[in-house]
Amino acid sequence: MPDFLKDKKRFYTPVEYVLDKIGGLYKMPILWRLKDKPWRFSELKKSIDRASDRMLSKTLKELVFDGFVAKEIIPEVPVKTVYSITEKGQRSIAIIMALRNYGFELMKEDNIEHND
Amino acid sequence: MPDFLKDKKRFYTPVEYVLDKIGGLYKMPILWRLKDKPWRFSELKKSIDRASDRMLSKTLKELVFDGFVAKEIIPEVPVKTVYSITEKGQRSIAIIMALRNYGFELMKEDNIEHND
DNA sequence: AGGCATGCTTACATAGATGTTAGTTGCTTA
DNA sequence: TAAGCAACTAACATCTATGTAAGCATGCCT
Repeated sequence: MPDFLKDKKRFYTPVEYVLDKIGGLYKMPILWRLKDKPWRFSELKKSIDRASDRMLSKTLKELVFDGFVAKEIIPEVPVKTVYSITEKGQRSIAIIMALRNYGFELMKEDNIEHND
Repeated sequence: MPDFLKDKKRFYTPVEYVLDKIGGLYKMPILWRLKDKPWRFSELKKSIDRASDRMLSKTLKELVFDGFVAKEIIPEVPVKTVYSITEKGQRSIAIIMALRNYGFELMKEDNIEHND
């Protein structure tokens, strides 16, 4: 597997490419929430409250740019925005679920408590 | 999903936990190579030559510490070391393969050339 | 004695991801 | 008039992963 370029970034493996698109601290948590229904910015913020406004906004912008999420602005007062998952985004859910399940498996081996 | 601690690190999701264990630039490339047969340090270095000695050594040490890889020292002259995958490591291969396949899928959608 | 090979380790440097704090716009409500 | 909400955005700070360059231990070979 040789390397390749995309948007001026160099990648060496397909896994690197995936994690460029849906890696980082917040992308998968966001996609996971959007898989069932659209969410507003402030709802996401409340649910993933460890993320700052800045990071949430930046992350959503990247997900929209890469086609995993769609953004709709509702001109009510005050203005609301609604984020929903796209078909491309839906196709990422399987791998997120697999990572999540494998994570629980590892946590169990390591005797980590969790409430789900 | 509340947060949890392990080895003084804080995690918020099972996916974060997985990527702490097998994420980063070299862990999956190493596990992928070890899945079929043991490799020596210098062989891994030659194959993943974008990794510096320092990173390769550091990464292998973490994989051994976390139980994904076993290290054997062969007292020949000069000393050789052989790294092999453990049963725990083998169980990580399925998710690596899934990530890899999804990566190829995304690359195809984005018209990225690759020779495999 | 000096050099070479293997498998490292140490010290220092850099870049990118994320955090913190504050500000903005347009309208509403007290 | 002041304050508040929603959804950001900008400036600056920090932290962590990774990179670079050099050194080190052992024992052989010339």
